[in-house]
Amino acid sequence: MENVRELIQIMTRRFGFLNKNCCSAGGFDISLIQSHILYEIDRQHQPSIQQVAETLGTDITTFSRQIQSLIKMNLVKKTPDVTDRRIYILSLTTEGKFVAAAIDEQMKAYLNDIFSHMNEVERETVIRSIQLLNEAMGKSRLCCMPSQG
Amino acid sequence: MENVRELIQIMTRRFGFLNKNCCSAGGFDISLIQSHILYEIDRQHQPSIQQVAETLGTDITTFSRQIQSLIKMNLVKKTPDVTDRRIYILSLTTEGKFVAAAIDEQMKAYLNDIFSHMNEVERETVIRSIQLLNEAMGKSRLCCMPSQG
DNA sequence: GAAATTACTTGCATTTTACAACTAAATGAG
DNA sequence: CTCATTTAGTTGTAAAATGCAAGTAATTTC
Repeated sequence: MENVRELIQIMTRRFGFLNKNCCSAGGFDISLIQSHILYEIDRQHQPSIQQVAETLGTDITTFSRQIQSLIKMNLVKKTPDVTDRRIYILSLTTEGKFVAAAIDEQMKAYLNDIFSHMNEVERETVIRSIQLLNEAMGKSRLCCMPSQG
Repeated sequence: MENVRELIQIMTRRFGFLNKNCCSAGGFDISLIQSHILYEIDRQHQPSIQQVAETLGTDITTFSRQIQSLIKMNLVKKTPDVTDRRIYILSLTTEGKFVAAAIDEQMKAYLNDIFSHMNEVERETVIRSIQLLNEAMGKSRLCCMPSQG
């Protein structure tokens, strides 16, 4: 419990590098933030602009412009919500799905490579531990939320 | 092994938020990157500008300017190396040490809060797992290095 | 049906970023 | 020794990212 911060700092930094490397996957030149946006649009069910911005902890005005450039790149689509016309539903275009899939594949290859340096028991322990950590962070009132906790 | 990417994505994002919240600690208005720089200068033994830049995966020209602003804020000191006068050794000023300590305290409080939602066995398992993960990432040739792998 | 709220967009002005080109010091080859 | 090369670090842009303030338009509330 002494050097936990150091362990976590190093781990998150390395995963950061991992994400960074992934981004030019699929022949597209995608920034780190853009890959996160594609990932979240894909993961969430028909999210609004607001929802994704909050998930990523990005200021809504910044995020609005980020979406604009992804639309220009023809990776993301904005559809007005039927029941509330203030809201825009985000989705991936065919091209966007392709890029997201390419990044996902690349990430999975990296993760497989990392986990190949462990035995089966370790692997399961590590994955279970990450789940535990996520649950614990979810329970914490002090931290781990976008902007203040 | 199915949703590992998702687990890790969520975990790192949350730790990202955690770091972000920490930064205004000590009455100073410190950016996320600046707090990482302070942390690394503190952790490494008399690092050069080059060394810290590489650790953080930041372009050297960008990093040079980041150091300049930290020096202006009187948090960091630049000392010419005695044996090689091209090199500048970085260190924290008294104020810088104070800020770094304040952030560290805050981070530890957050981490304690997170781990308070686990029992002793889980806690040890999780910490051991992060160590395993770090070792595995260190061994991987494919990923987790600054700029390309 | 007017006031307040919500979702999103634009206008700046600031900050961040990185490539190219620079200085200065150290190393290395002949 | 000396001239070419490499290394550490700094600027000059110029482009991109950021966020506050202020705006529009749709919805909710009272």
